[in-house]
Amino acid sequence: MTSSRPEQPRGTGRGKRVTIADIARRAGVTSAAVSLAVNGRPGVSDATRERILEIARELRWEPSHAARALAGAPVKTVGMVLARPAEVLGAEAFFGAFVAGLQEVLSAADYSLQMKIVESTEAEIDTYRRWFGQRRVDGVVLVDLRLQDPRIGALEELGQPALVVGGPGHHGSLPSVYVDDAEATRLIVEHLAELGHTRIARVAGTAEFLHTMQRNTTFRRLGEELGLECVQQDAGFGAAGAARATAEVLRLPAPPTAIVFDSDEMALAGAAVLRSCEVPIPEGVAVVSYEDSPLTRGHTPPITAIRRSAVEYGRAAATRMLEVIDAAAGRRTAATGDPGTSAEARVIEPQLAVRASTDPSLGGTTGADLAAGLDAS
Amino acid sequence: MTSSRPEQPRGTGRGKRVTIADIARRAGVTSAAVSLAVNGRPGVSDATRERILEIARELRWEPSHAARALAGAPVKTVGMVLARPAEVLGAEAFFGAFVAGLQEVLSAADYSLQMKIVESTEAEIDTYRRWFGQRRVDGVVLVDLRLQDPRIGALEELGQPALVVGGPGHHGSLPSVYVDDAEATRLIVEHLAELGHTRIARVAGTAEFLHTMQRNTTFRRLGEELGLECVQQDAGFGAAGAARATAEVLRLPAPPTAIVFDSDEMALAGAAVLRSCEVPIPEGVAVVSYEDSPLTRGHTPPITAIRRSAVEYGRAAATRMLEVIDAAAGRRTAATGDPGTSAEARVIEPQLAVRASTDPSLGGTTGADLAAGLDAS
DNA sequence: CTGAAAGCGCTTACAG
DNA sequence: CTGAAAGCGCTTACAG
Repeated sequence: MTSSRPEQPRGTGRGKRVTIADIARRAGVTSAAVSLAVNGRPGVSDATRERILEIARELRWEPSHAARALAGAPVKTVGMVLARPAEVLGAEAFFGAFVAGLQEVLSAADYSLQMKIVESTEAEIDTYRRWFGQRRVDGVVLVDLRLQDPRIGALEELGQPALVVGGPGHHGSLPSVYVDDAEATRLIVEHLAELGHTRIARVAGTAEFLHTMQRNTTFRRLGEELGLECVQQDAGFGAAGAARATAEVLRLPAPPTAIVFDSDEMALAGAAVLRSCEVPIPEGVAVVSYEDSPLTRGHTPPITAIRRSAVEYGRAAATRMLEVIDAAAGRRTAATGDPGTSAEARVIEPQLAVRASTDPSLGGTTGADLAAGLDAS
Repeated sequence: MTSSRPEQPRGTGRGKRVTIADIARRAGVTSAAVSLAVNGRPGVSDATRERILEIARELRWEPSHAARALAGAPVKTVGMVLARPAEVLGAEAFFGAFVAGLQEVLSAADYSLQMKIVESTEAEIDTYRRWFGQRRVDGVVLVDLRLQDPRIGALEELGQPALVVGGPGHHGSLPSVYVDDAEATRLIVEHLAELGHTRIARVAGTAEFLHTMQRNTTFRRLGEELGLECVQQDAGFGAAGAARATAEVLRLPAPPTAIVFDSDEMALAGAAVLRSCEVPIPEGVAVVSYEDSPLTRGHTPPITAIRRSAVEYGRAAATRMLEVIDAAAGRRTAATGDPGTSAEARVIEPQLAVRASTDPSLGGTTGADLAAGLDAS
């Protein structure tokens, strides 16, 4: 072996990376042919395509993500910005489950999820701008939809493919997926009415979120329709507000016989207040939560809750997001119509899990029941 | 205005992107000078640097991530592969909180987290290989450490900067952060011993995880040291096994007066069994969980638990991961020692949150207490 | 169907 | 301190 120093092309020195050039050399073709072959595009004969793929496999070639992106290919990444403190996110069962569902579908399609935690809505919009400028994501998932949400306009202006989680309405020209909160409210109120309740209170979360508004409206309307006494008590965010609001409605001249809470966390805080006031659940006051979780299932008694499986919600969002991205990509190449990017909203139908906190006949739980409930989550 | 068609350099057509070439033209310098200026590197005078930065700002230039990566710069991304089903991840309070903590620190450093859910350990290792080949991540965070973990060797061989979450030991030459489970076990057992318990059972989770082993060993050792009757019951994964195991220890000739569970989910299932057997907590049997969460805090009675704040754990892991990445980058450029990548392990000290499930004097909780507890999570 | 080339936007030696 | 050039690894028209 002669030391062929001057002949040897010197790379950066690490020299391990296999590139399409290596494959091309071995196959006796040009790197363009390799590109066509590995991307399943026409332009090479089946025989050479086979040979090229074989060599690529042999050499354990991996496409350079950066190079592909630089050449204009999709970056296979979905972005999600969260404008909430880590502690708040961490305390929410919803977040982890939603992310897990997103991840599952995105991972299977070889997409990755890029998340970022920011301090404010301005910082969130700024992140969208930068991501767009850097071409860092193919699409973004927008969560925590509000009324008059400034993020919608910003994304529209940018022309960034995006999916809104929330609705209906208020998502501008962007597509959306959302849980039908009107239907959820109907399920709850009708369930309570069937059990004979006529005075129902709703302890409501932050009014700035769209779904809260939705619930407020439907709750009021259904009360009128069914001839029930429906009162609403605003509690703002979190457990402390819910505890206060619960105490408040208990002091009403004619206290409710059922209370509906906007989240599992709130329902638990409310239930604790009932316990401390020695009001039995459900005999004294029935309790319902808009959010199901291990918290509601594990409570004593287990709490009747809207089941919308956050994991499933995440899967639905990811699936729709990928459609939107595909449609946007298709529109760029083929100049066809764009069915996927339209402002179509997709609805997820909620269900009501009836438990002992409203139905006395479902009395005692055994450990086995509980275990089964948790496993089935 | 004359239509200068032939003069106009035709790009891909979208033509919106601002590049360093645009800045260079405006500043009357070469693009190399712009690169040096925006990266704060020597090679340009302060005056021209200022001018360049000014123009970059004016033009709202954003560096192309792909181009930087292709040219060898860090991709500013940390990867994490999860070999568990989405449903399982979603049901765990730990996951969401840990991710939120990771995100917070990574986001602040302008890093992003890339996650992927896979089916098996082999698929996980394969993902590491591909990410490494694609140069898609600067480092990876390895979770769910096992004994004889094949992932450790794979990452070492790859030379991929990585951080192991778990320990002590069994992380090969890779750095690690972990919660001191021996200390946690000591806290629990001593707390119970002080309350006068002499027969303590431990309902243990999956034995393949390292931390389970760690707890097993320490539990046994402490029992001997303190002269306690310590029995261990293996329950495998999840709530169903824990319920079975709890029933099992209750049938012992001399049943324990305290049971320690490996997770919040397991503790809840165990508590439900106790309830169904009409064993009061803590008077009949005291209950402790190795994992704190809204589940343990919200239980009736609230459950004494090891507090290790999953959010904080995530933050610690992210901080260490960034150190490791910096050290690896430094080692490549400056040929100094590499203090950051060493197999150093960093310990997180656990605390015990004592609640009514062990201490009868902490009896009734009010809604306000609960609210405060949840907020402080 | 195949080859040679330009281009994506940056970084990094290497001369002046 | 500055300029001109090569290179990162791929994709995409555009000729043959």
